[in-house]
Amino acid sequence: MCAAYIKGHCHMSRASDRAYQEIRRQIMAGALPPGAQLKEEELAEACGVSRTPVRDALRRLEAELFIRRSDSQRSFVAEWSVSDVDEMFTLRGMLEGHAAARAALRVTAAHLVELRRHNQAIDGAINGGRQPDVEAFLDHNRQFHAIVLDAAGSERLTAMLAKLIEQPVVMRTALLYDGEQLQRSYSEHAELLAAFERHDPDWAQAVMTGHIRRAFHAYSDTSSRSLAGDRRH
Amino acid sequence: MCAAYIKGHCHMSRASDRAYQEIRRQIMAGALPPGAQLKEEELAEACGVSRTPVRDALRRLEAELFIRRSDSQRSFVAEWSVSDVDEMFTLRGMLEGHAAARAALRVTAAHLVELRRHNQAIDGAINGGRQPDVEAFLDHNRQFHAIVLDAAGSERLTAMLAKLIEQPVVMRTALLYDGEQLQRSYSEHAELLAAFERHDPDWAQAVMTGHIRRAFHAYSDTSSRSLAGDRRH
DNA sequence: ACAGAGTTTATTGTATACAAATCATCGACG
DNA sequence: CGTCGATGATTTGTATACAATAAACTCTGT
Repeated sequence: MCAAYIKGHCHMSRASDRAYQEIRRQIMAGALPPGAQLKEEELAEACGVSRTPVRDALRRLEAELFIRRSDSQRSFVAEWSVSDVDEMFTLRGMLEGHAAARAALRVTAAHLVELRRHNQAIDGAINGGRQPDVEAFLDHNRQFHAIVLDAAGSERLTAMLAKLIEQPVVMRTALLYDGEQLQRSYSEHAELLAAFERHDPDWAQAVMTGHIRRAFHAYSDTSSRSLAGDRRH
Repeated sequence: MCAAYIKGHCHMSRASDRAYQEIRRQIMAGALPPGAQLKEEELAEACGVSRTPVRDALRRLEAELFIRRSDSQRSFVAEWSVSDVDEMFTLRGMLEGHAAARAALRVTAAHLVELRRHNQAIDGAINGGRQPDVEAFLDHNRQFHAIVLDAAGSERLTAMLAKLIEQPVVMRTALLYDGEQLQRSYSEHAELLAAFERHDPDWAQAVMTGHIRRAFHAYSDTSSRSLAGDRRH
C-alpha cells in the first residue's frame, strides 16, 4: 500500500519513456537552454525513436512545466524569471506544508523507518567523504519528500500537484547548495521526523513550509551570485 | 495583456480538440460513468477521428484529472470519493485564496469593470426569470473566477494549478445549487469586489477561501441528499 | 528602401498499418 | 478444487506517410 515512491525511475522499456528521460536530461544539462525551440523531428532522431513517442514525451514535459507551447503549438524550453521561481516556491510551500500536516496524522511506522533511513543517507552524503556527494544528497532528498507525499495519502491531488511543482527547478537549485545549507536541510528533515513521531500536524506544516522557503532563498542567493559572473539577460 | 480568459472555448478546428470536447462532454453528461474504461478505438469512432488525436485528448483529460490511467496504461473515468472531493476543495481554497490575495494587489480598473459586469450577469441569471438560469450562472461564475486568476498575474503557476483543480467537479456540483446558495455566491463575489477595490489582500483571501469552502459543503449536502434516493455504492 | 501579396520551406497534425503488451479464457496438472 | 501456464482476443504503443498550418522568404509595385 505504501510503495508508490519506488517507481519513478523505471519505465525505460517504452520508447516514449526513453524520449522523456532523454529530453529531460538535455534540458537539465543545458544542452537545450531556456527558450530553445524543441522540434519533434530533431528530438526523434536524437532519441532514436519516431515522432509519435516524442510527442507523448513533450506532452508530459509540458504538464510538468519543463516546456511551454506557443500559440501555434510550437514547443520551447521554459524560461523561469526570478518572480516565477518565487511564486512557484510559495505554492510549493503551501502544498507541501499541507501534505506534511496530513502526513503527520497518517504516517505509519514503516514510513518513519524509511524516512529515517533516507535522512541518515543524506547525512552520509554530506559528511561521508571529503566532499559532499551532491548526487546522493539529491536522490535521497527527493525520496524523502516523495515518502512524505505518500504518507499524506492524498493519491491524485497532493501527489500530482506536488510533483508538478517540484520537478522544474529543484535539480538546478540544489546543485548550488553549499555545505552549510545541506546540513541545515538535514536538520530540518530531522525536525520534521520529530513532528511526525508526535503526530503534530501544525508543527510538521510549519517546519515544511519553512524548509521550502529556505530552499528558495538558497536558490535566490546562489543564482544571483552566479549571475554576477555570468551575464545573461 | 489581460484577455487571456476569453479563449478556452475555441480550438474547434483541430481534430484533437473536437475529441477532447466530445469525450469531456460525455463524461460530464454521464454517458461515460465514473470507473468506465475508455478505449481509444471506440472513442475515435464516436468522435469521427483517428486514434492519434484521441490519445492527445486523453492525455489532456488525464492532466486535468478527468481520467486516471491504470498501471498498464489503460484509461478510466476518474472516480471521486467524498474525501477526494474534500481534499480537492481544500487545495482549491488554498490556491484560489492565494490568487485572490495577489489579485487584490494587482487588479486593474479594467478587471474591476469586467468583474462587476459578470457578477451583475450572475444576479440577472438568478433573479431575472421565474427560474434561475443555472447555465448562465455557471458561465458567468466561471468567467468571474477566471478573471480573478488573470488579475493574480501568475502566468503559468496559479492559472495552471487553479484550472487543473477547478475543472473536474465544479460543473456537477453547481448544477445542484439551490436558489439560496446561488444568492450567497453572488454576495460573496460582491464582497470580493469590495476587497479588490480597497486592494486588501487578506480580506480578499479570506473571502475567497470561505467562498470555496462553502461550495464544498453545498456539494457535500446536495450529493448526500441525492444519494439518499439513488443508492449506488 | 519598404510594405505586402504570393510562394517556398519548416513544423506540427492526422490517418493508417503493424508491433508489443496485456487481459481473458480455458485446459492440464498437481 | 485450485493454480499455473498457454493461447487467442483486445488494447495500447510505435513507425511512417501524407495533410494542414505557420513561419520564412522572394518578388513586385510604389
